[in-house]
Amino acid sequence: MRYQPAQIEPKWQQVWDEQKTFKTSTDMAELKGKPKYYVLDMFPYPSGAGLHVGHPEGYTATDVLARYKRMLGFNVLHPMGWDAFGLPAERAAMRDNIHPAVITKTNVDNFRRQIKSLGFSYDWDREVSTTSADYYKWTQWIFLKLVEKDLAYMAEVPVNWCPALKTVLANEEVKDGVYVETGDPVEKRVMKQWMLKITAYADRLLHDLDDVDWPEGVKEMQRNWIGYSLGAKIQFEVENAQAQFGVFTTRADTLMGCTYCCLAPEHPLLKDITTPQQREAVDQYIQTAGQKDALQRTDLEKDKTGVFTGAYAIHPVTEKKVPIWVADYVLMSYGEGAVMAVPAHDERDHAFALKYDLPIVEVVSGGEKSVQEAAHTGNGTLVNSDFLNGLDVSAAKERMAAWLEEHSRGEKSHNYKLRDWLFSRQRYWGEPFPVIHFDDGSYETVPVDQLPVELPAVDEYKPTDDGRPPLARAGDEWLMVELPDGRKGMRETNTMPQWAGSCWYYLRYLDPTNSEEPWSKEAENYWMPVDLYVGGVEHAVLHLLYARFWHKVLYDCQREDGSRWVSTKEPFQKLFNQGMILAYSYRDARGKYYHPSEVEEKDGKWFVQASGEPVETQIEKMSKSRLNVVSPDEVIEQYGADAMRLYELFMGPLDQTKPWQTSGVDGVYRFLQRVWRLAIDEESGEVSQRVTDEAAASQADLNKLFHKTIKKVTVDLDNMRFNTAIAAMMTFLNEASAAERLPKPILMDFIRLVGPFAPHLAEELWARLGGEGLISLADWPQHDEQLCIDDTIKMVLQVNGKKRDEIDVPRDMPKGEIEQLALGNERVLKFTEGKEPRRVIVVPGRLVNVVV
RNA sequence: GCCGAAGUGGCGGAAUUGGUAGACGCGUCGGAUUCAAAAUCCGAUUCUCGCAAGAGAGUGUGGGUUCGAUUCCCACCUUCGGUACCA
Repeated sequence: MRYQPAQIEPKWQQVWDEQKTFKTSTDMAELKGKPKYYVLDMFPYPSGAGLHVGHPEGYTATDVLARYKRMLGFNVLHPMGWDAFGLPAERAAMRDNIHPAVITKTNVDNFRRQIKSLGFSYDWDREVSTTSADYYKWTQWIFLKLVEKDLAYMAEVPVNWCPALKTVLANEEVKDGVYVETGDPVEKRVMKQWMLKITAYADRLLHDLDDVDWPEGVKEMQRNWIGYSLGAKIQFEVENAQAQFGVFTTRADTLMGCTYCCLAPEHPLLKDITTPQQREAVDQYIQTAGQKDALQRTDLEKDKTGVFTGAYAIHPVTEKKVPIWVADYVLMSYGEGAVMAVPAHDERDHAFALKYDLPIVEVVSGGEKSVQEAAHTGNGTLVNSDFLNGLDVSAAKERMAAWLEEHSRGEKSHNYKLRDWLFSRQRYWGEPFPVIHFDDGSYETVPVDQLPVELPAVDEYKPTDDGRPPLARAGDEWLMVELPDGRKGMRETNTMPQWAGSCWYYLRYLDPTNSEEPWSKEAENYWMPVDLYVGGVEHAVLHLLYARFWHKVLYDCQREDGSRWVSTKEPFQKLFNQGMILAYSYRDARGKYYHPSEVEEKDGKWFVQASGEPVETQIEKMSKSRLNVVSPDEVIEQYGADAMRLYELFMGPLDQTKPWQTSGVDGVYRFLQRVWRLAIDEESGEVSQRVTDEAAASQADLNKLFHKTIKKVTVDLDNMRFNTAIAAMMTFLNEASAAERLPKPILMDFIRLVGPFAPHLAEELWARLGGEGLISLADWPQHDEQLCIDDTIKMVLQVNGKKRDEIDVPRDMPKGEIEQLALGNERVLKFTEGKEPRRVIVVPGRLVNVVV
């Protein structure tokens, strides 16, 4: 009987399902006493397209680790769920007028089927979906906590409005003036929206990054996004007016070089200080600047514009007049919305000064060019600066800050780039806000005991004709609320962004069916933090920053008994980003793509089979339009789930971007077949003749190699080096299948090593060989260190750093003897040509280098 | 521009407290088995020169440190990701 994954895989999946093999106990008493391991995948958005082979890469890695840790005796928490609110389902709903819940259910069912077909050891009893009312009840509950702590507020704010989607977007969702997901342009609008005060946590979000084991790049991205900078806030008086404004600067040392000031177009002071002569020009400038969308502002980056307000500021030190301009290179959203311009030492101010012929005064010497030509932003010695002259930049910063504080004209200060999180969306398929609005503009939150506020039925899923969000289509029965005290209000018609549900799902997995509270204290205490979190790097800022923020808020919130809602400062102790999986695509000269099955290779070049036309091949992101998407379904059909799992990990290091090559699956498939044949006689279907009942030690060489293999696989798994772990098992298999006799104990332990990687095959062989119980619940083999040490070592002999020979020497041979052996070596003598060695270097266990 | 990651055979990739470059796999070539094929098994496979033994070159480029560099240092090139008037 041959290796037939199509038969054994569904069989074992059914066994695991029926026996609930991977169910994690909910009994705290039972859990205690064993160490825990919480290994989490970023849960997917269940799209209509189903999985492609990129999805299971991370899932396979976490599954191998979950199975490995279980075999090592850990209580393992390994759940899966659905981030199921969101745009694609809503769009489909709009188009076909089907409830998005119906579309979502179909997609989730398909995703679950695909994920299950890979034999992952999830505890399906803990499956959650952000769209179920049982779940979003608690999302709303957390929102109430945010309101309670004054971290959620409504404000008239300039928002990113996306006309194509008819909704607002968060800063994090917009790049270069377009929505990052769809590329639709975004424009500025002022709207009254819910905001979350993430800026109140900027400091902790920044500093606690030091305590987590995350890729340095991701930490850096978050640091950059939070954007801390240290500097000073300086007050400027306006001449002939009872007005003043502050500026933030990181270069207080250059204050004496300030030759003008600039306010952002949105700065409130403009209407008070602009002189009548300049009024018209300024008003017009403000209006034009307001109309520019983000894209235009980006495009016009280089070309700075501005208008003189006619007003002058009094320089806080020299008390000389400096003109006040308005310019849209100054952002209202950062710092004070105003800058002191020092053209000699700031590139932007320099460009602006050149354009409008404003004076440029050098105050830091040491630039390569004259400051009239280019700004000198580097270090140097202060000049033209009164009491700062002669100091270097950092000393001058200190001195100036001290002077400003003494004279009450400024103080040390810091700023964050991070802005509050815009939390409203004008969509249907999201969590409703538990909020009731009244005619007078006030609002109240819905009491906890009335949660969840469920999504109402609506006739259509698009905005109303007068531009209100889809929830405004719900009837008065849902919209209008009468409170016990007789007041009448109207429900909020915005919904929360998709990020809301994913901000805390890792906590719901701990206790997914709890109807009294979002999670129990005991479960949280036992399982948190997440020990390993695996997902794509695309969430480096958005999801991971938002989730950390909510987690910290929950850390600050108390239960009735005074304990914290979560016990850890950070949710995800270790983060790992799997690399993207790319695929080959084939395109002709006209740019038309061809499916891999339509092309053929000849002498390293590719041609369309039908026409013989040449095509270019390139490695690109998988996408429908490039016809290069590989579905796990087709791979499993052809090779089985075990081969699919193995190839996902054998391709290369998990964190690396790498191309999918279906031909590469052949290699791992052959490996699995050979493992099968190692144990099973294909003719009879019985256990192979060569498998003997003798002790492992009776085949000494093979046993030694096997113990080295155990060690290698174990160390590699601990370091998430799956590809080299698989290579080590292949190496062992090559030796084992060449051996005439294979002691059964070795074979049984080898199958345990294979288990986490190819669990179906391993269960089947384990059962056929008479293993006890399921291999999924068996112990991990231990290596014997003694057997991993060789008695003789291969030593390389070099002459002048070049390898000339290698010899076998006993492991404990003294250095001197090795040296003698090397110097007497025939090949060494040939290359030393009779010359006296100048130096001989002996590296024990490695090599001897003879220098002449 | 700034920040981060990475450049190794025909291909995916191994090897880093500085010590045999190319593990393992794909592909290719040769052989066995077969009436034939598939499958399977065995062998070869960095490049150049050579019948061979062997020699030389070689980890993006150019320098440097060292007995010895894929690994450390300096400069540069390329690719990918992030970010972009943040004062």
